[in-house]
Amino acid sequence: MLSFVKGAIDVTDLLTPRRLPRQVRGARRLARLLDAAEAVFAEVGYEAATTNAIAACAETSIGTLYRFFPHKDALAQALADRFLADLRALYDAALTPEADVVRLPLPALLDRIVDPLAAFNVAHPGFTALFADAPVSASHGAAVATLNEDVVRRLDAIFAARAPDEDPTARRRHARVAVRIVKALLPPATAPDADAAERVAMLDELKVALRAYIAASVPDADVMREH
Amino acid sequence: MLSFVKGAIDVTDLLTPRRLPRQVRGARRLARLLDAAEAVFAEVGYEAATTNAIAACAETSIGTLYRFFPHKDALAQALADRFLADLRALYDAALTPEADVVRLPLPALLDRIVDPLAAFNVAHPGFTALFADAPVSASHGAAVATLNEDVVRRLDAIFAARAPDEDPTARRRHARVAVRIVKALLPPATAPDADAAERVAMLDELKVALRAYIAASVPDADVMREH
Amino acid sequence: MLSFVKGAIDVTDLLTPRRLPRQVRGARRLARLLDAAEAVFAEVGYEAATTNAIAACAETSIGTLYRFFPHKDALAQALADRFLADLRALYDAALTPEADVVRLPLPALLDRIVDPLAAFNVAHPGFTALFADAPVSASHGAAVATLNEDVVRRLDAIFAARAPDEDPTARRRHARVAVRIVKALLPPATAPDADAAERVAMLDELKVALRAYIAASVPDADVMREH
Amino acid sequence: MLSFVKGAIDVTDLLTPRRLPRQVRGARRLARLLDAAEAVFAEVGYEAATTNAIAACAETSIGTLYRFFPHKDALAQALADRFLADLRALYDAALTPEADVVRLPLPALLDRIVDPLAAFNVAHPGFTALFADAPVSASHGAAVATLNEDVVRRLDAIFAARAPDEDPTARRRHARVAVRIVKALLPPATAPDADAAERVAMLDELKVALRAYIAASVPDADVMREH
DNA sequence: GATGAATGAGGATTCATTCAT
DNA sequence: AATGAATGAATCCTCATTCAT
Repeated sequence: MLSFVKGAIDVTDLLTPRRLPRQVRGARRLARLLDAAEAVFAEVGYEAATTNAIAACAETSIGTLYRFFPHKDALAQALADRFLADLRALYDAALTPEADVVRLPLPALLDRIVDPLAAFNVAHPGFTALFADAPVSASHGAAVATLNEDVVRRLDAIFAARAPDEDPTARRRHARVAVRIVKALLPPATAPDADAAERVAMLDELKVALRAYIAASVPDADVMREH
Repeated sequence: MLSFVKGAIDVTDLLTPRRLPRQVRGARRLARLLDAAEAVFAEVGYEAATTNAIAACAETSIGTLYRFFPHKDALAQALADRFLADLRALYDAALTPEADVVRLPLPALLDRIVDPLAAFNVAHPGFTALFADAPVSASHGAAVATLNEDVVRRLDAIFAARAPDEDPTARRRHARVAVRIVKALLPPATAPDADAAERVAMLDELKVALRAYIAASVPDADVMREH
Repeated sequence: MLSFVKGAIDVTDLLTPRRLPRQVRGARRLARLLDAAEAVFAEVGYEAATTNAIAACAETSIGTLYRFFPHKDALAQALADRFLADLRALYDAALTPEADVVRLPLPALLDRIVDPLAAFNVAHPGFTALFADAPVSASHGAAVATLNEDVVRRLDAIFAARAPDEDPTARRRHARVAVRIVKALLPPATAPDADAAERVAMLDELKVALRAYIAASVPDADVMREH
Repeated sequence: MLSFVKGAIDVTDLLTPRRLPRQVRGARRLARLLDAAEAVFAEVGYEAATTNAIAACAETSIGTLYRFFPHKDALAQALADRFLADLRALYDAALTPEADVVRLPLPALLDRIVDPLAAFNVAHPGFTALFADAPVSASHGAAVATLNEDVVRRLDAIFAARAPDEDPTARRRHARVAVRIVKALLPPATAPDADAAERVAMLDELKVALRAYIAASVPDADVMREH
């Protein structure tokens, strides 16, 4: 990027060749395909999305799509995996040890959980198709199930930290229910076609509902306390 | 079926005339088709259900199916309408004036709302496909939307009766959120393949979540009071 | 069906309705599809034959093809079955009890076996694709294997009748080898694009080879005798 | 491979220079590709073999494959040519002038013809795909035809030597028929998945059939005599 | 020369819908 | 009015072949 000598050969020319190295190009294509899948899933949902449409959206050929993914489900799976990784990174940043998930007042905790998720969903409208709208018994269920399970597990872990005496079965159920509530209320709180005010209001409702449910279902009021 | 006297008139002939009047026969067929659609939707979901499968399940021809419904979506619509009517009847019985929806303690009110719905869903597993699992942006969205809107409207009316001073917009939103929570938690509370204990537990969670949300979101604590 | 009064409706109108009854029409279509498959297989072989080409050749839609056959292999299977049935009928006529398969001189017996087969293959050029040219390990192997096995079984039975003392394993092998020889030499003896003289000559060679092999391999010269 | 003295020049470096001369490397690649084609054809047959699979099996790129062969058929052609050359060498060894093809008793002659072929086929399972199993009307027919024709020509020459008075047309036909018989019976006599005893038995049947046919078809009993 | 990513025509199969009977 | 055979557009996916690097 820098050339110290006037008239010298541009170093960047050497460092970033005209054509990106293969691996990079491959990764780009893969990313473009996933982006395209995201976009098409967001627009028409998983079932109605066609591999040809996704390839076209990625400005590639179906042949290329099928070099990266053996079939449509694998594409959903890969996308779900990417979502998962992105979310993980997001939460690793939001729920740092310093944030002290255990002692954080519940509203603050929920802000830290819900806000990144909502922001993510706004940035990735296709997330809804694989997370919130996904029929449980779909053919691409595996991809979806994994995504769902991971989110449940995370929440379960937080619950466990805050209310260590709760029965694990019940706690797991509470986590599942909480995630279902999130899944149910996230779409209207992030819908690309809704107006901003409504989205904000719905996000608030989501938090209210979540907080109310958690406060009501987890008996250990002290640990799950408001503050 | 039996005739004791030679040459006697077949009694069944009188009871079940060979040819039902047209309208009745038509209604029967229609009901059978809707039943079939229900069964098939329950088994594989709306998208994967084929009109041929539905016709076969109804022991009719696709031709007949298409005489009653111009296309698949119309079938979903009609089924949704039937669900709606059935639910209306159910709630007309559960929420009688005597029951006094306005003054009933919230938990009792929710029992009266949720229990019939859960029972209905257990009796009609296909209900889930059109109510809870229905992707918003599906091609049959109209059918689903209507069903959804009606349920929201009903709940909104109840809210209005109990908290007449609330802002209508907010109230409407609360109703929508409440319905979303129900949709999210009804499937696990009524899943045909889950064991009974889990279903009971989930139904309880549904009520807890709903009660908690309503209590938290509707400010007028006196009207939305517990008892 | 009959009208006893002059000037009555044309009887043939009643007997051969403008539109054939459904079953007949269905059978026709099926036959047309099989004919088409035969023609296309004859032209390009099983692998290269496309279901669309077959449907087009049958002057139907692929949809119709797939109503009759769940997949391409099933089409081959059905065609093989038809070949088998036709051959059976042919041989039931050629190898009557009066013909006395057991005591017939070998050349005469082979005439009775080979000639109908050759005539059949000339009439059905597609037969070659499923019988003689069929790779053993093909996906449609089942269809082919059945056809092949049946022919082997038949020949084995004849051998058994003529040489009852021969070791069954060896006899079976002889039958298999004989069938392989037939399969190898039938195509040039029936090739639609060869001239008649050459075909006659090849048919003769087929018989010579077959007779020579049988005479040489089956030890019981008296039973497998020339005359 | 071994260097006895520390710091000594690696001898292998001298024997197998880092970079083989171009031609040699090219020949290696070509041979590897043909080997791969052989292996893949043997496993799945010509039609089902994919060029990518062959390239992968050869541990090269398809690009390289297509540098050597303009299309799949050319690969088959080249492989057939190599088979031909190998067979030629084999027969040049088996049918030396000293062996006196003309005066050799027929059984011995056939041993000299069939045994090398069978051994070759055992060593090269892919040979079957291009020789015996090859449908006549395949797209790669040219390759196959050549291979076939050459074998016929050879046999024809032997026949000509032994029965010089026979009509050339008839003789040629006899050679063709004999080759067809071999093609028909070679696979079961060399099948990699059959047990050894059965293979031996089938090889014997092949010889029996061949001897019987030749003895029966060639009139000049004296020259085509058994011994 | 070698590589392998990219291409896209083409093939098997499904299913909503029509329409002759 | 009922039937169900027929239709064919649309879908997923494969694989021979090309070409930029």
